[in-house]
Amino acid sequence: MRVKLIALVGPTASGKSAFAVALAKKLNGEVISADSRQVYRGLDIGTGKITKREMRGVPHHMIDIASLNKTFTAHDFLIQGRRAARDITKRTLVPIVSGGTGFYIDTLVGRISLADVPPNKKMRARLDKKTNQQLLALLRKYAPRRAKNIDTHNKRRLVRALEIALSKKAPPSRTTHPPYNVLWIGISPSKEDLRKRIRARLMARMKLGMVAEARRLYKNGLSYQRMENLGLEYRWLAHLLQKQITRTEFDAGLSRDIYRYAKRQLTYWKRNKDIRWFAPNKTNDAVRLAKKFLAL
RNA sequence: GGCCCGAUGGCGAAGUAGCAACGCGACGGUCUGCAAAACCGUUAUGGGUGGGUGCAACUCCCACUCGGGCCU
Repeated sequence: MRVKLIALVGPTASGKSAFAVALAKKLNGEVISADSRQVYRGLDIGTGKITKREMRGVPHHMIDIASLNKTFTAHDFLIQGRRAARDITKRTLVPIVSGGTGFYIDTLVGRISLADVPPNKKMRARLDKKTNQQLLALLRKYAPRRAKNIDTHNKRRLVRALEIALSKKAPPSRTTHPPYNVLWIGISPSKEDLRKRIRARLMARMKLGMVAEARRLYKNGLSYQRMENLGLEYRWLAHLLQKQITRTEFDAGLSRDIYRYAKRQLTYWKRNKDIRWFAPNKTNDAVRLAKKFLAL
C-alpha cells in the first residue's frame, strides 16, 4: 500500500504555513517545507521563514538545509524530501508537504519526473554563448521531439534540454508510478484579500529588520548579483541597498512583484485538478477532509 | 479681450495623409535538475467635439471646448 501524504499548496501569504502546523498537530504529522528559497540558511525574514515559536513544536524538514554558496535544485529536493518523508512515516506519522514551490512538490510526489542528467557546468557555459536560434537548431538535431514543445525563446530551458540530449546516459523510464497516495489541499484567498495580506506581511517584515538582514548577508559575501537572481525580496533589497531606488519605489514595486508571483503560483496549480481548494477561513473543512483521507 | 502652444489606450509617449511605434501597468499562459527563476501571449474599429477639403484624415483647413503660456 502506498504511503499517504498530504500536499498543502497555496500562494505566498495565504496563511498555509500556520495551517500546516495546525494540521500537523491535529493529524500527528510533521511538515516538509517545499520552498525553493527557505532551504537556504541565512534567508530568514526575506523569505518569511517560519520561526521556532511558530512551529509550536512541530518538526519542520527541508528548511535551512542548504548553503547559499551552492545552488539547490529540484533534484536535491526530490532526494532529500523523499528521505524526510520516509523518515516521518517510519515513525508512523503523517508527512505534510507544504509550500509555495509547486515544481518541487510535483517532483517529490512523482507528478513530474526529472531526467537522470546532472547539471554540467562546462557544457552549460559553452551552450550559453550560443543564440537561442542556434540552440534550437541543435535541439532539433539531437532531440527533435523535445524541440517540438519547448519554449523556443527560453534559453535556460533550451540549454537544459540540450544538456540532457547530449549526455551519454539514456533518459530514465517514464514509468515512475507515484510513490505516494496524495491528498491535495489548496488554500487560496480572494484576490483583494491576497493583496492586503501581501502588503501587511511586507510591512511587518520590514519592521523585523528585513533590510538589515540583507545588509548583513551582503557583508558576509552574498553578492548583489546573487540576490538579484534569488528574486523578489532579495532582488528589490539589492536595488535598495545600492540606492538605485527609493523606499517608496521599493514598497510599491516589491509588493506588486509579490502579488504577480502569487498569481503565477496559482496559474501553476490550475492544471492540477486533484487540488481541493479552501478559503483561508474555511480550513476546518480541510481538516475534516484530511481526517477522512487518513481514516480510509 | 488678443496672440501662441497643446489635446493620441489605465498612465507615460512616438509618428505619419493610406492598416495607431514603444515603455509601464493590467490580464492570460508556459513549465521534465537555476522554478521567488526563466520565458510567451493579449491589451485604442479608434486618436477632445462639430463641420470642411481629399479617392483616403489621427495626420490639412475652419469653428467650438478644455489645459498651459504670453500680451494689453
